[in-house]
Amino acid sequence: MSDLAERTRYVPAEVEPRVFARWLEAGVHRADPEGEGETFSIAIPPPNVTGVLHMGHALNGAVQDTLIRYHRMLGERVKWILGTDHAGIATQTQVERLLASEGSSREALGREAFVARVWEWRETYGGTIVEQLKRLGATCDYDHERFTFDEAYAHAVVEVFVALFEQGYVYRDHYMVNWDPGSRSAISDLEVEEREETDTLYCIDYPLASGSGSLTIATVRPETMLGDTAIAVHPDDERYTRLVGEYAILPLVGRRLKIIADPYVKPDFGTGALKITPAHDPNDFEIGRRHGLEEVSVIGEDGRMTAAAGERWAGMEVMECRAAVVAELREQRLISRQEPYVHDVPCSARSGERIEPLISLQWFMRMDELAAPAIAAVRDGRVRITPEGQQRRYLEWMEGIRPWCVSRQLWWGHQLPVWYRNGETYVGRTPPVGDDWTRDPDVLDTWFSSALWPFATLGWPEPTAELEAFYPTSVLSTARDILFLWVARMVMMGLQFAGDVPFRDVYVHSVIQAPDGRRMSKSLGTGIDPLDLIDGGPRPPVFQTGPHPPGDFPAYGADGVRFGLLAMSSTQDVRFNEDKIAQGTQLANKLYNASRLIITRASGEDIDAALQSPQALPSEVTSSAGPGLRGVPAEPAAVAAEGRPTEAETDVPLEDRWILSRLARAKARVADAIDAYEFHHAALRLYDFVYGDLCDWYLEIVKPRLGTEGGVALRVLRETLAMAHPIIPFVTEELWAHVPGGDGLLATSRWPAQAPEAVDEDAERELGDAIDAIRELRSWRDGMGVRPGAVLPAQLDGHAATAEMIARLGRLRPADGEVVVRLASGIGILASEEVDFEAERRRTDERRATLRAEIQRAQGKLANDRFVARAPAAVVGAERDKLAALERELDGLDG
RNA sequence: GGGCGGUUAGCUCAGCUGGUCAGAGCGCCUGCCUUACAAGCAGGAGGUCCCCGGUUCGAGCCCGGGACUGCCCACCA
Repeated sequence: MSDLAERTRYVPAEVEPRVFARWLEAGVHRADPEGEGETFSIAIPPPNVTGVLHMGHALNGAVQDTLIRYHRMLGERVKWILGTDHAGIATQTQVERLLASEGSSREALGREAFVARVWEWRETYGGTIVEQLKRLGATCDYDHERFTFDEAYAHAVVEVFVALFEQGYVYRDHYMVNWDPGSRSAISDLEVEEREETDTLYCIDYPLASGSGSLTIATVRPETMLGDTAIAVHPDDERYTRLVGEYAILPLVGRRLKIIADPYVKPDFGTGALKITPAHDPNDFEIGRRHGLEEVSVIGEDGRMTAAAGERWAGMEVMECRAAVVAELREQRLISRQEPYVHDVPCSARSGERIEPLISLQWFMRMDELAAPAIAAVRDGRVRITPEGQQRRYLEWMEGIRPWCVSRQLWWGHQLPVWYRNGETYVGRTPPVGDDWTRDPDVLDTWFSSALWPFATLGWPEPTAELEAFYPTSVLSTARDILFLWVARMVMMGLQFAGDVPFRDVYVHSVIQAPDGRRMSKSLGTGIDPLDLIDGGPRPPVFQTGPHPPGDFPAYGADGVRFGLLAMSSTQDVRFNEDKIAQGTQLANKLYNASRLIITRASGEDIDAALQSPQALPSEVTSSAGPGLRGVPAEPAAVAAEGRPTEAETDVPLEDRWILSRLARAKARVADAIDAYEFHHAALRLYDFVYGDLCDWYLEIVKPRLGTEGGVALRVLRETLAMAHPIIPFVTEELWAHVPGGDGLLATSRWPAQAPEAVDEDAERELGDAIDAIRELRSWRDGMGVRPGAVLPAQLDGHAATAEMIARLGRLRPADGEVVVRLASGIGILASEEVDFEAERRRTDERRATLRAEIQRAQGKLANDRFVARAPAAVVGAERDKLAALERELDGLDG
C-alpha cells in the first residue's frame, strides 16, 4: 500500500501477510531471559495438536496478543509461551478413526507402531493451528514452540509423578471409576457430563428369605441385579424397620441379600427400598464400603458380563443381558410394574457413550493436601481470578476436591513410570534393575501433563534462565470450562514443584455463542472458522441474520476480527455479533483515511514541529505510568475545575489543546481498561476517540490549515497509532511506516506516555461549547429545511474564539443586522430568504413550551426544602445553574 | 436439589462507588457524491431501564418478593 494518496480504502489482505513477515523477521516475538527490567509472560493454553482454530482460540488469541503487545510497548521483556498439547484421548480417537477408514485398528498395528503413527499424524496435521494464530497477528514465541509430549517435557512429567509417589500423593487402588466404554479407559469425574435419557424403570419383587412376602425395588438397570449384595432401606422408614437384619433372596441368582438400614435411602422415592450393587454404582459402592458388603463385579471393562454374573449371562453385552434378565423376570412374574423414566445419565465427554461405573485397579492422586496451599494462594490474592464469580467457583471446587484418577488405558500419552514383578511395584525415573519387570501399560491423564505447563515449558526441573525470568507467568487467559480441569491443577502443581504460583492473574474470558444462543459447534452447524472472517468465507445459515447481505463473509481482516471479538467480549457469555467485527474493520479504514489526510498534507514544518515536540514520539518517550496511577480523570469534572494555564499554552490553538487533552484521557482510559481486563471498554474507547474526537471534530476543524500548521495533528496521529496498536496491530503498523519520523517497527516502539498534564478543562469546555453550538445549528437547519449548501448570515457574538470554526462547520457568514432567530447557543440568525420563518415560529413556540416545562421542573425541585437541605451542595448548585441557563434561553427567545 | 449470572431502543450490548445515565454499534427515517473515507458525512425517530413492594430529598443503579432465561455444581434408584 505504498500509494497512500491513491487508494481510498484500507485492504487488509494486501497488508497483513507483509506486515506479519516484518514482525517475524525482526523477531518482535523473541524474549530475552537475561535482559534488564520487568518481565511479562503468558503461557498460551496449549491447543490440541490436532486442533484447528475456532472462535474461542481467536478471542483468547486477541486477548493475549493485546496484553502481550501492550506490555511489550511498555518496555517490558515479554514472552508468550507457545505450544500444543498431545491431548491423549482426543488425538488417539482421531487416529483410530483414520485407521478404521483404512480397515485397520490400533490393535492390528500394535502399540509401538500405533504410537509411531500418531507422531506421523502430528507431523502432518499438527502445525495447523500455529499457522492460524499467525494470521491473527499473534506474537507468540514461535522460536521455542513446545509440545506436552516432547522429550524435555516428558522428563518433567516423570519427575513429577515419581516425586508425588515418593511424597505419598500418588497411589494405586481398587476403586470405583467412570469407565468410558467408548475410549475403553477410565476417565476423571470432570470428563463426565450428564445427558437426559429416557429409560424404563422396572419394579422388581425380591422374595423374602422368611418366605413371607417380598420386597419391591425399583431400578433402571435390571442387569446389575446380578451383582446385588444387599437391600437398603432408610433407618426411620417404619414400613421396613421390622425387616432390617432379615434377608431377601436375589431372583435369578439365589444369593441371600441382607436387608440393611442406611440414611442414604430416600423413603419417599421409588419404593423406599434400594437394591445395592457395590461394584456398579457409585452410591452403592459407598454404602457397600460402609457396611462391609461384598463387591461382585458382573460387568467387565470390555462391556460384557463377567463370569461372576453367572454362567448363563457371562459374555453377554450389557444391553443384551438386560433384555434377557427382564424376560426371565417377567416369566417368573417378578416385575410388578414398569414405566418410561426420564432422567440424567452420566456420559463421557470424550466419546459420548454412557459411563459404566465399575471397580477397577487404577492410579489415583490424593488432592486435598495439595489443594490447601492452592486455596490459600487465591484467598490471599497471590493469584487473582477475574471475574470474581469464577474465583468463587474455583474455591468451592477446591474445597470439595476428591481424589483424581490419573491413569488412562490408552496408548497415546505419558506411560506411567511404573513396573511390576510378582507382588512388587517399582516407581522410578529410570527402569528397574533386574529381570521379569513388566511396565504398567497405562498412560497419564492428559491434564496431568498440562498441569505442569507454565514451568515445564520453561525448562523445569533444570534451573534455567527462562524459568528465572518468566516464572511465575503474569497472566493466564482462558475459557471457564477448564478452570478445574486445568487452571486449578496448575496452581497446585506450580506451588508444589516450581515453588510459586504459576501465574499472578487468571482472566476468564467469555464464551462466544451462536446468534441464537446455542453453542458454537461445527457439528451443529453453528461454528464459524475465524479465518473465514479474516479472509472472507462461507457464512453458515444461522449467521444469515441482521442486515448482512446473504452469502459469504466479507474479508474483514485480522484487525477487524480482533477488535470485534474484544468489543463483544464481556464477563459472561455473549452471542456472536458480526456487526462488532464490521465496526473494527471500519475503524481500521477510518484510521487509514485519517492518516492519509494528515500525512499527505503534512509540510516540512509540520514534520519538524512534530519531531521536536517532547511528548510527540511514542518511540522516544520513557515508560508509562503504572496501572491505576495515571492521574487522568476519565471525563471533564461536572463542576468546572479551576483554570490552570500552563507553560506557553496561550500560544497553542484551542483545538490543539483540546485534542491533546482528549488524547490524554483516551490513553488513560484505554490503559485502565486493558489493565482491568475490560477489553470491550478498551476497544470501544479507542473507537470513540478516533471517531468522536479525532475525525469528527479535530480533523474537520484543522483541515484547512493542515498544510501549514499540522504539527499537532501529526503528533496526535502518531500517538493514536501507537495507542491502537495492541488492539489493531496490522493497520497501525502499516501506517506507521508512512508517518514522518516513524522509524522502525511500531510493535517495538513505546506505548504513548500518559500525560495528565495535557488535560485541559478550559479547552474542553470552550471547544465543547462550540461543538454544541454547531450541532444545534445543524439540527436547526435540518429541521427548518434550510438548503444544505446555503451560507446564512449570522451573529456569533458569544463565541469569539471559536467563531471561525462555528461559521465554517455550521455554514454561517458573520454579518450585522436584525436577528430573527436566536438559538440556545446564543447564535443569532439574520433575515434571509433561505429560512422559512413560519416554520421557525412554530419551532420557537415548541421550544418555549419545553423550556417552560423544564423550568417548572427545576423550580419545583429547588423549592423542595428536603432536596436543598440534604442533597450535596454541588448537586443543588448544578440544578440552580441549569435553571438559570434555561431562563436565559427563554429570555433570548422572548426578547 | 443447591450456587451463580442475565432481563436497558427493532437487534447485539455499555452503563464505575445511587444525583445530565437514559447510551453505543447496527438497523430504520431524512438530507448531502462538502477534494481523508459513500463500507462516507450531517440530522432524526425509537425505551413504563422484566413485574410488585421498600429505603432515600433523589434508584437501571441499594434492599425484599416474584416472573422469565442462561450457566455451573450435585451419587435420588
